[in-house]
Amino acid sequence: MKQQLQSLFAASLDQLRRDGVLAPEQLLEVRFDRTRQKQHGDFATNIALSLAKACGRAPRELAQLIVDALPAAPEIAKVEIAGPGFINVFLAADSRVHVIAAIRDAGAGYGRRTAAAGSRVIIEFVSANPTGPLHVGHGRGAAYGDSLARLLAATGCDVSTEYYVNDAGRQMDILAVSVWLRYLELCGEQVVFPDNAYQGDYIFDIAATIHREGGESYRHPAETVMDGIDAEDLESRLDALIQRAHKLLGPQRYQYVLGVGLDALTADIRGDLEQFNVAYDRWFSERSLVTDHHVDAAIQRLAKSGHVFERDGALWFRSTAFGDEKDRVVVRENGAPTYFASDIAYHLNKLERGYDRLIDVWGADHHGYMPRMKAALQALGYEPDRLVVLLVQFAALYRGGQKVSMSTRSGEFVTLRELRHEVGADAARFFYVQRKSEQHMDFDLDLAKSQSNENPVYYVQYAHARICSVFRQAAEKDIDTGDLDNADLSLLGESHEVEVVDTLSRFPEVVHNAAANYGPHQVAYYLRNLANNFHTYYNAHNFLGAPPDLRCARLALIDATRQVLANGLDLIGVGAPEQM
RNA sequence: GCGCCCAUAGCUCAGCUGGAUAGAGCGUUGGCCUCCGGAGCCAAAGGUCACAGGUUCGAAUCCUGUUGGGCGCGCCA
Repeated sequence: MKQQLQSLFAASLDQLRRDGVLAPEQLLEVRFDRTRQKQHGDFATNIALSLAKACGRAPRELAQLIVDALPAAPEIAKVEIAGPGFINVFLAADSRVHVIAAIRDAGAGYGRRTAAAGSRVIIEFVSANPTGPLHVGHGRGAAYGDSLARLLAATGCDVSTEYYVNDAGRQMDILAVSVWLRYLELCGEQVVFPDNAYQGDYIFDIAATIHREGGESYRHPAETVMDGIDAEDLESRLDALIQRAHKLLGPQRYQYVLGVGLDALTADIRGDLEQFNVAYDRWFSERSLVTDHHVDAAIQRLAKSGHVFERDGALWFRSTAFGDEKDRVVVRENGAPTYFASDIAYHLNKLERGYDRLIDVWGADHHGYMPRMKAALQALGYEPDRLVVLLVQFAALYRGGQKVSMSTRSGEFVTLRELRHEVGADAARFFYVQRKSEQHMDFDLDLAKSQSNENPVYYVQYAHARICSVFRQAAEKDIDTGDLDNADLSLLGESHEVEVVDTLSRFPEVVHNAAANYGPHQVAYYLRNLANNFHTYYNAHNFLGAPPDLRCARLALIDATRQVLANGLDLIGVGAPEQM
């Protein structure tokens, strides 16, 4: 509808240019906004206000000229000039209700666009280290990233989703040592478990798996294991233990212990996310970048760009040349590439796979990392804007009015799984996605639990179930629902009906805006609004009890409403139940 | 110290990239048909959009400064 109005007004402006009212070079696009108030019609444009000065006329006078030059159009009932020079457009009733048929015709496709000229997008999100279960902080990134992927796909992008598995680096060694020490305890050895190793209960489970499957073949006496592990510094002691584990177990057994831990945790995370209605196209291993020499290749390519230098025995990337606040190490003094180096290789890999846009969803605490990543892409000859980093603010967790501090190492955190079991995946996803991502969020667990029945998601789902119920009632009571496809929609003139119809017609714009702003929360708000329109309508009018023609029209309307509720809920990964 | 994010009703948050009288939910108060599901509906009360300037026909929205809060500034990931 907006586009139809735009072309009508463009024609009017063309006419004014021919009449010499407007200068030919003024090619302003006519933008239409939905009005906030009924008396202002359905759409409004400020075109006269923005053009007035340039052509030396009063805004209202110019508005009148534009209106006069407007071609006749059946879909417009009335055009008014208001306020300082707004042009308000009132739609004809017939063109308004037409959307009902369009929705029922398009079905699940309503609101979706197929023609985005094949823009290829890859979205990477969550990517938490596989060193423990996901906690509620990760849940926000999961809900956000997945909804975003659905939204972009709905606007016609060719979207892939990926989880970057950080299965290389020191935290993997800490995991291996943590598992091994717990295993030794199971064997009856008296070892000292360091405070800075992974404390969580899940480490015991993994150790038990190894003990069950491998017996005591990974056992070494506690004295041998702990001998000489007495450094003052906790981190140094942990490093010494890692070295000891390598030495005593040998490369194969060490890799086995590490692998069992990694596999168990990756599987746990994957299953957890699946239950959260989040599925990835690909799980990308960081370690594979090292073993396939992609990291070396990336560093070499970076070196060729002339922005790599040596200092203090390490290899550095001169990221300051691209606006970063300091230069960054890519290969350590000991010859091991840094996390940053493999991340460069990963992003390079994504670009080489042909993606036009790389979207990374990061926790807000990583924002300082963005300049160096963009710098690396720039040094490699890519437009830095092709990387879009979306930051998700922390969800501060409250329990009993007290802020809960969380860390994976200490094992003190509320898991995503616990949250899901408490309030359900649908409620949790809706709760997360309601807030825009860059907004700080207070997640009150007690409130989330106690309000689980008052969660807005049920309000929306209830509207959907209620509509389904109306049709069930019709079938049970053997009421003739007529031919919905040929309903006389012009019978829908009640204010509540107009309200619902208008909201339905807005849906494609909402999807478009939400995708363009990377803001799935806009869909959540829209759904609440649509549900409210429907509940109000439901309370004010009877559907099944109406005369046959009107009944048929009303059923067509609520059927279209049901469709849009389902489409919208799907965009944020929430189910649309037929009964609750 | 430097950098990024944030500040809107008592609480939790929207506000369509600058529009007309700033909106929801929760909470509070008062109502709703023997009828399609009351997980619902209607109404009332509640605001100096943190503060001070600036930009223009017009600012919660853009710019500058101030205050207050969150986060970051490793050869960790």
